[in-house]
Amino acid sequence: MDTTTETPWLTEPQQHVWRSYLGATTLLMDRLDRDLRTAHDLSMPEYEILVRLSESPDRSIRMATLAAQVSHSRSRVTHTISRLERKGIVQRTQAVGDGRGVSAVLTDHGFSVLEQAAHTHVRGVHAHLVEHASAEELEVLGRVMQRVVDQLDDNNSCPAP
Amino acid sequence: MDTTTETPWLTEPQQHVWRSYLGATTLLMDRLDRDLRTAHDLSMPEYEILVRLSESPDRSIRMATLAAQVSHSRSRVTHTISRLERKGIVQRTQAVGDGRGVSAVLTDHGFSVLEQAAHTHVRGVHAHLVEHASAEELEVLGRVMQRVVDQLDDNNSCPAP
DNA sequence: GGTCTGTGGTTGAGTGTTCAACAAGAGAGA
DNA sequence: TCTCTCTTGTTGAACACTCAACCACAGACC
Repeated sequence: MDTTTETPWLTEPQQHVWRSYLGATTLLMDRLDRDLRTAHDLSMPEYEILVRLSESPDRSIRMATLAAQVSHSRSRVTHTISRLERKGIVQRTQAVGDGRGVSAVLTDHGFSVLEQAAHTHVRGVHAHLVEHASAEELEVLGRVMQRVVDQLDDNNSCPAP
Repeated sequence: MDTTTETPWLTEPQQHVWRSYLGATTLLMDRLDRDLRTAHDLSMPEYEILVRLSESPDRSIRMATLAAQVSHSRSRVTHTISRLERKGIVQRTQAVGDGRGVSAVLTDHGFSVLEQAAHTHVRGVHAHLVEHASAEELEVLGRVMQRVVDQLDDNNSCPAP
């Protein structure tokens, strides 16, 4: 990181925004995770993976693609999928046309677990976030967050020379 | 959770907002954490704790208060403070007037570590979030997030009977 | 064909977090 | 004072994540 340029200290209002964001995110993620765990024995990251799988053709995605979609390391996805496989929620299959490739597939049981869990999750998102913002406010939130994603994703795909 | 009422499924735009928020948060936290670690051997949660301590009278806060401020479990704070103590960044002291009480105090060394780390952290927040939102957008973000915090905090302090 | 480099996926050790159980003091009420 | 309950803080085991090392295959180049 460049240490010659001046550090752009946050103004008081900016600081306040940042703290609210941090606090809200901590509480919100913790709450959603806890609800999923107690009701369906599923963590948030696990749930996210199941959603991606369920939306994909054949309910199946290559490991690396899955990792990119949920912004986790390949290693982390390997561990998570192993856990889910032990529970009978996903299965591993050899990917066609690439000897290295492994795909995760959502099982029928996994799909029905997801169907149940979706209720819990969506209710949580609604009650703890959506409920508290107008349509316009949500639109702003989405716009800003999307910019953050874009710029951080680019950053990762184009490392320094 | 009530299973009799209908689940309020998210509209397509709401879903999009939620995914952006989730993705942005994952990438942003990961990035800030990584930068702090590599440059100062400090994690985000550790940094947050140091900030709170530095702002407090005597640079000292009771364990339980600290836990509430950063929305972590008491157990987690115990472990985190133990780690920071081993590095000479904080010290434990007996709280006055309460035999159970323990306070964490920021050492001089800890303060100077924090001073360094603050540059890294604030630059990150600026470059990856603040930079990408107008003043109005930030204001909206702060407002919404504050509502989320308030409602989830209340919830925690008033558990079901 | 043979080598070289990059990608895909896994592994195991080290680290951080959660969870349940616990000890000890505080505070209320008889 | 005695007891009952709540709060405070810690502990250790179980669990999740990170990181670096690794093998196997793909694709390009000769």
